[in-house]
Amino acid sequence: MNFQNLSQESLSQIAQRLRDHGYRVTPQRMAIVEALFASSHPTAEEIHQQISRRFPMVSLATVYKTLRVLTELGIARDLKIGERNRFDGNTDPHAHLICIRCGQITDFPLSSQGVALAEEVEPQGFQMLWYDLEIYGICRQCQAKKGSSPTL
Amino acid sequence: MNFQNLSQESLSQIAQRLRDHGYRVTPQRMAIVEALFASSHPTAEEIHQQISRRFPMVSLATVYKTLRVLTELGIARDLKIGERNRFDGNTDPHAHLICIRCGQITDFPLSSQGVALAEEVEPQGFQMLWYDLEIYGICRQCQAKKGSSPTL
DNA sequence: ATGCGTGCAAATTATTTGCACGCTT
DNA sequence: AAGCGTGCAAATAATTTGCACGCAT
Repeated sequence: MNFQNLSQESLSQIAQRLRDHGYRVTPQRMAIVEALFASSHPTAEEIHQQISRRFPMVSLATVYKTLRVLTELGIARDLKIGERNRFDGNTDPHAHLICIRCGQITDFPLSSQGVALAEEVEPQGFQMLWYDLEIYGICRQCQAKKGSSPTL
Repeated sequence: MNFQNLSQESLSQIAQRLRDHGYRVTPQRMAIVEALFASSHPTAEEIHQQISRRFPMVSLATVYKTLRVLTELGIARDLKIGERNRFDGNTDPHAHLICIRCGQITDFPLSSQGVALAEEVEPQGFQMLWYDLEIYGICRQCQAKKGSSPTL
């Protein structure tokens, strides 16, 4: 939805964030950051393929290593959807609408509910830090089509 | 919380459910079902170990195959928490409180919110079928201890 | 100049699958 | 009797790791 929002500005902010934490800013890393924001919830493999066009030398291992760094810094989130891990450049609190027919994953904003959740869980003595909400179902497009079969 | 609730009755109900769907009821399968309900969100490996005491011959492959059958029949749910898959015998709508210090996973009931979620998502044209809600944070016990380090 | 980040290939690990035999139906 | 379910071992696949060299600092 808002992947194009990643301006030159935020790219350099991320570069600065890497430097601030003692990480070096390399062309590979920035290419991976760009690819992360350029597609919706990509797998490591998908990021690798997308980068390969312009940077054919980048290895899949580097993609994995960089995604781990980005996740540690809170720039990316690590999602467990379907069989393979996916990565999310959107760190605002939100849910994922996952279509079990076509596999499409859509962000769905949820800021106020996040507060509500924290309040409900507090009485248990549990201190909420973050949450993952995956909503499985059938998207509008797939409801229209008739004879499609599940992919997830 | 409510693992002991699994009475002889519900075990035979599950056996019947297997038969009704054309699956055979074998000692291995029932041992796996019992193990699933006897522990909280076990991995396939954990189920296998627990069973091995009484049924040393049961293989890990059989555990995986059976868990797949149970999941298909809606008797178990397949959770993606941490690095390995876990299985949940509680199919009522609920969230998981996951402590990032000690790794403990606790069920948290959420029936009314489930309806609320479905209603919020409908306007998008999305038909919700089910959801997974994982709440990460620090449990009461770990808040008390001071110098513990994250495991997740 | 220093040493972190990279590519490569090998290692690790969870899960799946093929096959022949025995047990549930 | 028929064929599904099982154990075993091999196959698959995602992710991680070790190592030597070059590049960002």
